[in-house]
Amino acid sequence: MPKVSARTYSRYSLEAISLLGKLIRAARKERKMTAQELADRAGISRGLLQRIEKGDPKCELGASFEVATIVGVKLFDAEATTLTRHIRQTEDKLALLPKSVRKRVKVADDDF
Amino acid sequence: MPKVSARTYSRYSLEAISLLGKLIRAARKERKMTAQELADRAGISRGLLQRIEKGDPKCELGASFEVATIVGVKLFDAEATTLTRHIRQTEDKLALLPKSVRKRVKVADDDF
DNA sequence: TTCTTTTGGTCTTTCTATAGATCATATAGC
DNA sequence: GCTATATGATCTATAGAAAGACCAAAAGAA
Repeated sequence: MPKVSARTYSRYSLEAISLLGKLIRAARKERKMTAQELADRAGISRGLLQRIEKGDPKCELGASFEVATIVGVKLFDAEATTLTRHIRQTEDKLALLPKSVRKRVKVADDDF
Repeated sequence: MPKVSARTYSRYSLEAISLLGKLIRAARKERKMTAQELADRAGISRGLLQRIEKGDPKCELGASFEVATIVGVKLFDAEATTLTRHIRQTEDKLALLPKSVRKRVKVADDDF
């Protein structure tokens, strides 16, 4: 028997993935690239590109982002420089947060 | 012999993925959630969450986005409503583009 | 119209990401 | 300090993603 894994996704996630796919498809056509061309440049199969453009959640994160990058779809609406700076800021922020999260705090005002 | 598959990723893609992971981690700690809690809520294993936060490109797109959504990391810096509207706009744009891209255009000013 | 090519499916095989368990270390709270 | 737990890491089995070939239909160009 196959097993009933079935992973679920929130509406927001699915829409974000769908949007990413549509943006990629639109960008690809604006640049007059065929699906095969884009797939080749990204180092993936045409079939996978189809799934990415269709908004299939079960794709490699790396493959999707790579394709997006090639056709110029900006993730986080950020340029490369902005991205690097953003990473720094997040790292600084992370350094200030506790290394591990403790839940067993008897506490008074945490979770009521 | 193992085969040399080795998929490659651009610097920008890897940084975007890395940033996504760091944002998730920061958001998770700000909300005082343990890795196990977040993994459970997302319906994934703790190990996968670790890879997502670490910025591993070989993760499911859906899993990453789902986790991001749960901790409140906005994809495309967009709210749900904005996202839906954005999808509409992209669909309209797509409708105007040719259904298939033709490369064999003898042409004069296309690719000089 | 006809011809060519892109695209959307399907199917099979190969490969790998994931779940789940385990263990060691680090860390927060006491 | 000590204790409990969160985290990081590794390993195995397996469900499933990806490649690649194939075919049929659609769409653009002549």
